[in-house]
Amino acid sequence: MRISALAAEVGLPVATVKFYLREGLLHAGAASSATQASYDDGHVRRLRLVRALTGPVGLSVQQARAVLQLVDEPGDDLYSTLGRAVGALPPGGAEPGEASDPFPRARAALESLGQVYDPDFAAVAQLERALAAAADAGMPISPERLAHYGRTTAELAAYDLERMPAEPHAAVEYTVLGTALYEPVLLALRRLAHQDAAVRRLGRPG
Amino acid sequence: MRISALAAEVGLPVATVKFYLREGLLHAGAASSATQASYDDGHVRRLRLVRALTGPVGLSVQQARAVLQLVDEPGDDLYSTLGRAVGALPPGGAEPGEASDPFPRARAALESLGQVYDPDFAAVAQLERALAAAADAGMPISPERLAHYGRTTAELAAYDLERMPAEPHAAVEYTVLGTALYEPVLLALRRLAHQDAAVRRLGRPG
DNA sequence: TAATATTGGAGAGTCCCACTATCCAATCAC
DNA sequence: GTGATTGGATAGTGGGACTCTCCAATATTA
Repeated sequence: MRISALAAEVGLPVATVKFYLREGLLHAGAASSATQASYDDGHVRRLRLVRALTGPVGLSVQQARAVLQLVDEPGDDLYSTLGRAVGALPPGGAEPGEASDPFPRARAALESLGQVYDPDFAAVAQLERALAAAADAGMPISPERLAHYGRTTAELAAYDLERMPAEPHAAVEYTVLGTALYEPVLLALRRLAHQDAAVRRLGRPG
Repeated sequence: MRISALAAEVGLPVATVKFYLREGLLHAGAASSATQASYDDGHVRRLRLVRALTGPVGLSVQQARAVLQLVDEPGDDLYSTLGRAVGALPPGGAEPGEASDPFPRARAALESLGQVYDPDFAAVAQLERALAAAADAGMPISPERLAHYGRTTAELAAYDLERMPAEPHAAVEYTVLGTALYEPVLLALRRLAHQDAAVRRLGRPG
């Protein structure tokens, strides 16, 4: 399959495929001569994945590259690879400062939920930022609501973990792509559940 | 309070505050002369809200303006105002095409969950895109997983709805800001719950 | 009152990002 | 052999979010 066929298959301009090649999001095809390379189904799947990550998931090209690299070559320490991979996804929190307690809100929240508090994990910074943003905007999250959210998300996580593959490479792919691709589904479902509940409570319009 | 004090209070350059004024994200101060206006706590709060929306929540200036306008002046039809307001938030799905069944995956999903299917609601398009993206990327969501996510998000929505204020203006603010500000919290909590579950299953590193 | 600083307002400029277009010499395909 | 296509590199484009520069009209300060 030549580049024009590959581009047509995925529905992208050839120039864009070349761009992804240059940016390292797509591995080069098998070169058969100085001006010819052949691409296969792997390239098609990869391109679809790239489009999913840069489109609906909303990653920048840089972020997508970071995620894909970790999926392509996970380190030998599964725990830290998972942490880094998920940390490469947006929204991405700030770096931990020099303060003795860099993430006070997140720490308090996690302790009250009885969960691990590992300040190196990027999602802790995300949580801190999100909690601070809500409070700054005048809608702080009550401890009660936080507890409810924590219980519910723990249930979601337990479900996902039970289905995680045992083999490390597959586990990283499952975790990263599951996080990136399923989060939008969860958010859409929550919004629709709000609508459903609102209809039941407020009655149908018109 | 003059503009420089306002900017200092929120920690922004004066130029940026002027930019938000121009873009309609911040209402003008009370003009006391041709070159003087005074700003109050309302402006401080508003600016913090704008920063929360354009920062952690990730809205563009356009999106933030749309959201804030709906919060500022909700229509008389609460149901449609809520729908439009939440629809103004990202990721924002595509327009419904001319097809007889524009959102096949989303419709099937909602029907299997026993929820309302209203193709005018923007989150339906979001769900369609998210489901399509997952499938395109080679990780389609199984009906079983969808059912689980649906049950869990319904529980979240029920909790939120119970706490929605009765007065329309407050209800719109609660719903829109709750959606925009609490979604990042939920995502961070889910990622942390994954980590917590992973530690329990894989054991601590090192 | 005179000198200095600040303000509101508007326009232009900057920087980054995700593409997109143009070239070119080396093949291919007919 | 001749026109089309390719890989590869370089440059250009359009959008978004600021950021800078001016300016005349005040405020503030000396």
